[in-house]
Amino acid sequence: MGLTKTEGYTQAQIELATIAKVLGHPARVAIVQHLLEINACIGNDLMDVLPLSQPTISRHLAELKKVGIIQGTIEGSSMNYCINPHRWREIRQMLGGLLGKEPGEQCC
Amino acid sequence: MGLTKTEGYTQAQIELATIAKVLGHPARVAIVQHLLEINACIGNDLMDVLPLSQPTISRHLAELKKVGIIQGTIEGSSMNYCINPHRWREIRQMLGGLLGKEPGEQCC
DNA sequence: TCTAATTATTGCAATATTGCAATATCACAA
DNA sequence: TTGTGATATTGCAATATTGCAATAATTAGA
Repeated sequence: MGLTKTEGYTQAQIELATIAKVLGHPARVAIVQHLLEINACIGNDLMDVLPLSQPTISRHLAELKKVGIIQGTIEGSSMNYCINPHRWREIRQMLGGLLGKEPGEQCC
Repeated sequence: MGLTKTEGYTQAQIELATIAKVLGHPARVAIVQHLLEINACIGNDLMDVLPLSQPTISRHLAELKKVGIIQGTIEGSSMNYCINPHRWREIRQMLGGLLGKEPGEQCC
């Protein structure tokens, strides 16, 4: 049904999956990398960085914003998007908590 | 068109997004956590762990296997799935490389 | 005011994802 | 050989995602 079940999982699992899902598109990975790199950016710069149209970029930005990875403030008639540092560390904790687990020895 | 463009991104960005996407579902997060926890598992155990039917679980396992996170060996008429330790560390490196970047000071 | 620049939203069309029921496969045991 | 248990595959149906063109909304400047 294209609809992900949510009952039967912990809140942490759902949050983790939600974050991972948002990072699950090369355009959004590229946006995050770019923002981390230059540490601030007006949305229009992204037109030169991504192989996508302006509306599509706007959509990806909206999704990153929805989970709090980025935040934007209005700067005249343009936008200033940047990483939300607090949220970013939170996400690092969440994903790091999973990734940090050591798998046992080769078992099969 | 529901189809993600791949030209215009680096191979690393695409790989990173692919991994993140696979982890972008609570069932798959739960499977990975479970496998890391018990360090081996026959697929049928998952019926008790996940709120999903057997065919659906099988599909999620196939997706985890496709990107190499898990591997399975045949054990009689059942399967032994476990984390691929080498691949897991590789993934930790990839995602860690992104997550580890420090965002600058609050800028907007 | 009129226009240009910038970003967001809407409206499609195409493809992908998720889920279950039904069925197929395969190994093992009786 | 027949049946049982375990897993995979197929075949839907419903929803989600991705992308662009067109358009709206907003601000700044002439």
